[in-house]
Amino acid sequence: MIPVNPAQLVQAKAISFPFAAGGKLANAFRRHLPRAAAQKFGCRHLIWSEGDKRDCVCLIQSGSVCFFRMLPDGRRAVIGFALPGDLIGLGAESHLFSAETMQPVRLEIMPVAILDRAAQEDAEFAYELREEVTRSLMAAYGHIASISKLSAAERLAHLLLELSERNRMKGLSAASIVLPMRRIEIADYLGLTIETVSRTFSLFRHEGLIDLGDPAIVTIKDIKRLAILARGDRDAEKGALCQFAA
Amino acid sequence: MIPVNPAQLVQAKAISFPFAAGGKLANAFRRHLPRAAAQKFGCRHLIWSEGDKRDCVCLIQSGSVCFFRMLPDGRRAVIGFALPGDLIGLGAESHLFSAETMQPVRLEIMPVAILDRAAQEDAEFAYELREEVTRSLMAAYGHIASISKLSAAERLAHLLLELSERNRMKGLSAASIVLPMRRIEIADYLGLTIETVSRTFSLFRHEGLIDLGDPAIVTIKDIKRLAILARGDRDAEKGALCQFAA
DNA sequence: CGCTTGTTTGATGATTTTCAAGCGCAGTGG
DNA sequence: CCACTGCGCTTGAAAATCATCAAACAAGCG
Repeated sequence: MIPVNPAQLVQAKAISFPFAAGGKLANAFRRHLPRAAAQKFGCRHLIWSEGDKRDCVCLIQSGSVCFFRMLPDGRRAVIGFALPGDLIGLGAESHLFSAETMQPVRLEIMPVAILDRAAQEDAEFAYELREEVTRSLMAAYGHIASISKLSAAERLAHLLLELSERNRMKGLSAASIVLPMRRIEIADYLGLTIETVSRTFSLFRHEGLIDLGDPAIVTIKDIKRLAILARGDRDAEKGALCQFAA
Repeated sequence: MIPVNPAQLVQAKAISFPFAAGGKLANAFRRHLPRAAAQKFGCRHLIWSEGDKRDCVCLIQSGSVCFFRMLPDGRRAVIGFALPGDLIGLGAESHLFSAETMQPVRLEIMPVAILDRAAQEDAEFAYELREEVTRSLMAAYGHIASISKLSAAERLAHLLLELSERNRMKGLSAASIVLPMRRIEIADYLGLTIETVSRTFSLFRHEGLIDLGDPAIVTIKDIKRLAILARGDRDAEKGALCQFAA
């Protein structure tokens, strides 16, 4: 068993969650793995399944990944997404969810053991990992809060702003979002159906909150009202959407 | 060991006790803290708030605790519960959610630093901690899967079975459950309203799934049909509730 | 082209929320 | 002792939201 100190205790449980692992961690990752093994996967390829032994950690170079669990009758709950720059595969001894590519994906792969050793030797790296866990957990609990209490419009606004914020952190345009996922993944992530997701996109468009040329390309036009929705602040929402005012 | 086969993982949608650990860990806790500082809180007392610095870990001796986050307009998302025997306060540098007592509570308190040192010195203890965090994460993901995809009846059935299972693990009656939380906490946990929760309890009673004398005391009468509901298996549910059959 | 896949839109229906009222119980004070 | 009050729970009726069923559209591809 891997030697454990308290700091690592938390790290070792890091979980790859959506919108996690920004630049700094990826940089630290690269420091420790100058020549990482690379691997490519096609679109809609199952990288690992729920319950599989977790043996490597991957940095996404390009493409994006969807995490999910299945319900007995075939329904699916999407737990999160990982985009380029994200480190995935942190977590428990075995994977707690399945991971599937949403596009062709290029990964850099590092065995778990090497990562653990790196964390032991490099305090800063260890700290980044630790911070990452916190962020992931916040995301998880935020997600619970979100889907349990927000309306369809609020949930979608929430997601769009998350993606926008992510773009901003990476130095990309905060207003123009390329959605790597299909409507079905958004629906399964937000706990809705594809029809409701589609209708809500249309509503946002008609209300002037977003532009939507290609279904996968969203341009945010009124981030303020979107933010009011995403906050789940019903009081402030009164005037934000005509649908609600009328 | 962590349950690792996919079937188990789906069913291990344990109640979301954010970093609230059960028996073995509690025992290890006691090993390292023979004379713990004790503290009492009244009912509906805020033990800590989201964002507070996390400086101690607590073992619940009696009473129970509710974890939650607030939305801007006052709505609340309950993330989980902790019952007697649970260890609470593990996690990140600062608390990711608030904790409030649901009854008068007696706690044993240990500073985080001591716990960290204990984990360093005692590999088994460290392992228990690790396993526990994994369990919490599984629970969180299960909870996400649950509230995003299940109906009101399915969610409530799920919760009742979790509580029943918890009773069983502690050697108590699996059929008779004393609910430590009010309807409002159940509602905020399941992402429903108190009225819907109440109606669903009544439905279960009329269907003969449970008995309900005192609103806080549930007697499970037909665990099979309850389990079918909790699984979220719409195919198998067809005959399980008259409401659905009619 | 014809096929498949993904998205959008419409009509309808089911579930859940909202608003409203009533019940039971415990605590309080006349 | 008994109204009175507050709180939590239940129930009902109406309204809103979302899901389901169904059809049409657009894009990509053999």
